[in-house]
Amino acid sequence: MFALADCNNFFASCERVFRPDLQGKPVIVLSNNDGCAVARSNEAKALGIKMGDPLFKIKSIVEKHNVAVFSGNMALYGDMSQRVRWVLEEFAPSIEVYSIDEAFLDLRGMQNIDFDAYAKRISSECWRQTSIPVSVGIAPTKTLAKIASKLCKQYPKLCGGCYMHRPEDIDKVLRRFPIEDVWGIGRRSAPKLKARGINSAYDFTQQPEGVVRSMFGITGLRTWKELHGTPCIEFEDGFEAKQSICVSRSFSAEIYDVDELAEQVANFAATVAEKLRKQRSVAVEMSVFAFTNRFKDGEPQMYGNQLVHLAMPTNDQRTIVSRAVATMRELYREGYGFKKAGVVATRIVATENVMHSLFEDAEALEREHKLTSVVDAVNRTFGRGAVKLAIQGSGRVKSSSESQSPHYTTLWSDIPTVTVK
DNA sequence: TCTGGGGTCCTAGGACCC
DNA sequence: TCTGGGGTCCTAGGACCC
Repeated sequence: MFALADCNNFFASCERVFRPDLQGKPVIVLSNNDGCAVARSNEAKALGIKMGDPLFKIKSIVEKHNVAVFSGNMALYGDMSQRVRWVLEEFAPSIEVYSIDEAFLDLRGMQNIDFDAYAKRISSECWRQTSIPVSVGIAPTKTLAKIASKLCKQYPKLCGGCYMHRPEDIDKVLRRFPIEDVWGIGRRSAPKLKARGINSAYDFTQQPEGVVRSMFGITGLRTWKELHGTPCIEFEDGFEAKQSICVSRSFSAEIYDVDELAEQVANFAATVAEKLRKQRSVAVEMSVFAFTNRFKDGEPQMYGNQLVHLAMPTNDQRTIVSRAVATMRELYREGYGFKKAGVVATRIVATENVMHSLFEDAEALEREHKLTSVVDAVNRTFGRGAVKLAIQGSGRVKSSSESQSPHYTTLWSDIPTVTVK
């Protein structure tokens, strides 16, 4: 059996932990720049606020119903996520952290357990220790466990835990489960399925295997098998280094000035380098992009994207930042208002697997390594950005978040800046 | 006025190999 | 008329996830 533990309305629930006065009231959390609603409490959902709705379009609902609005506070959510994980680890030999608000538990090999009671216990223990409501579904495959956890949200009398395993029960649930809500069926496939009269997860399971394979490829077939109770999706515990690392933001206002754009890109690039070092990897290739505001009619539009090959695979921010900035200066066109930019490391290899070139200066590499280690150590101790390159400027992204909650659970130090050229 | 950010996997087609 | 047969690797784009 596999369990899926899914935090309900996670970001909104995190805000509520420290604002108990908001229990039972509509709460939403906004994306970067206070753009869209990316999390809603049940009460906010009931008011008709949809995932991804731009704030300006729901302003009247927010005012009329006194919806509590928060800017995103990722430091808080990341920390709360870790607390929930600590609780989950007590219940299984290994867990797979699937996202900031979801984790799978490997229950294979656990026998003579009342899994229904177990699911409910995991949920109540999360609530007791963290004040985050968590839905726990247990089933023979990950896809079915996902469905079981969704049932918990739909039926409060399940008390946050649902065990689904008997074929007749699974059948009954799948008949009423909309195909578009199945894990692995996305925006493109759902209409295709509905056009063929396939509306429920059950309808999908009744299609011949060959038809599923030819229409939806091997990923579609995997979903089909998982719904039939055959596990096809690997359980991935342990640490997996990322194969690509992207840091990008949209800006609160368009940037027209090349130096200002360069400063933003320098900061994205520095974060990419930092993330590479954290997972002990280097980048062989990266790309730099910037584009204008597509919602602004009448303004000149462009999308610039440039691939950069790094002569030597690296995670040194001096190299990554300077190449990224130089590339952005090439991409830049005067007269265009840039709304979003980013830096992506696209080809990543583990540091120990790097092929060293015959002509490399081993001593220089050693010095580079020593320097970055010291920079990382200082920043760990004194806070992110305590030491940075001068071109990064203030180190702040040009964004706005007006209603961020305090950093209740994490250290927050604002360090005075001294610039040394 | 105002519209998120960060990932993974699969597939088809082209380049290239002997 | 008719033009081998079997591979690998890379890339761009699509679909999916939260």
